[in-house]
Amino acid sequence: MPGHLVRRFQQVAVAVFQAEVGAAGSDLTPVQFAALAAAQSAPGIDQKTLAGLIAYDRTTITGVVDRLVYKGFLERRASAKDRRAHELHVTAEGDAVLKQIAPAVEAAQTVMLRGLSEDEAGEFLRLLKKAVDAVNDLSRAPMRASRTGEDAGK
Amino acid sequence: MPGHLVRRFQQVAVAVFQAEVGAAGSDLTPVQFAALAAAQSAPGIDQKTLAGLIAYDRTTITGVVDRLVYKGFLERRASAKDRRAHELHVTAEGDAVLKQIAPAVEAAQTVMLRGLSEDEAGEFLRLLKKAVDAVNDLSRAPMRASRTGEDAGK
DNA sequence: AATATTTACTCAGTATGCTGATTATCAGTA
DNA sequence: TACTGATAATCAGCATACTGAGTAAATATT
Repeated sequence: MPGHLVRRFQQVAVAVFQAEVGAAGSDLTPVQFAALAAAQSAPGIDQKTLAGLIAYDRTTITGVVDRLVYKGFLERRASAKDRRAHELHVTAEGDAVLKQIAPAVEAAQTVMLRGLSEDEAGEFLRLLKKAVDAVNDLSRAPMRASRTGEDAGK
Repeated sequence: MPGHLVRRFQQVAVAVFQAEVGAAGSDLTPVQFAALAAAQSAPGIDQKTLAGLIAYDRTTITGVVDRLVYKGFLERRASAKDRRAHELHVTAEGDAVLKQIAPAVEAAQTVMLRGLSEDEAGEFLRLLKKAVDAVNDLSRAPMRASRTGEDAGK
């Protein structure tokens, strides 16, 4: 029942994240946090590349970005190079909220692994990463280091 | 980033399940499969207890049962003992589909762990179970062995 | 240059998951 | 018996995730 256990752990991980971040005064979801943090580390990134960085489906990211824009944490600008694409830029408010909740995000990761010793947690994360790497291409939204497409498999 | 990795693994696990089960001729989702299998092992179970067995939220299960009933795999009957509750019974079609996709469900679990050796997979599942057990009560839908409520913590 | 293909994004529809409110029923008590 | 609180299920609303289709713009081909 690995599938069931993983689903269960993911369920708890989301709840813990919301609790910790909520206590820090924000209602950012785990997915919104991941998207905002990724956009911060790559200013001007387009949605497709952002999706690849954090393994979102392309259709999911539209809604996530919508909500981050609505909350005032992210800006969509038309790209000069490619008028199909949107450049994403984190606003000052976005920077502020990321800074504000950083300790809560750290705390959440500690809480969700509280059943494991430090050694066990390290081994668990190592195996989890190895397992994920081996099946990365089996979902519609694989992880892509930075660029998508032709150079991804080279 | 344990949260991110777990989310990613869960994402792949669902995709692999759908692919394997789809190839076996069914469109049952992982959640629907879990609910149907649990109902089969406990005929006449009510929705609340079923939710506890597989750690679903009580509001989620309403929709899942709706869809299983619509597909003809599950029956809702009014309980004689408690007219608020519904007894769930797997139909003959439900039994048949569970039997039909059993090999595919097994196969999915092998595929999603293909990056790990047998020893690593065992250790991974051991740590995953341990981690989940330690945080079971941190989500709105904790796992409950069988009955809910007063005797759960005794 | 005109056409065909690919690509970035959006939208419609469906299935989880959650929060919070409501309804009907049960159980305990005045 | 009437009332109070607890409980099983449902419903409304929101946020992921997916499938598949559509749109506009870029790129490749003829």
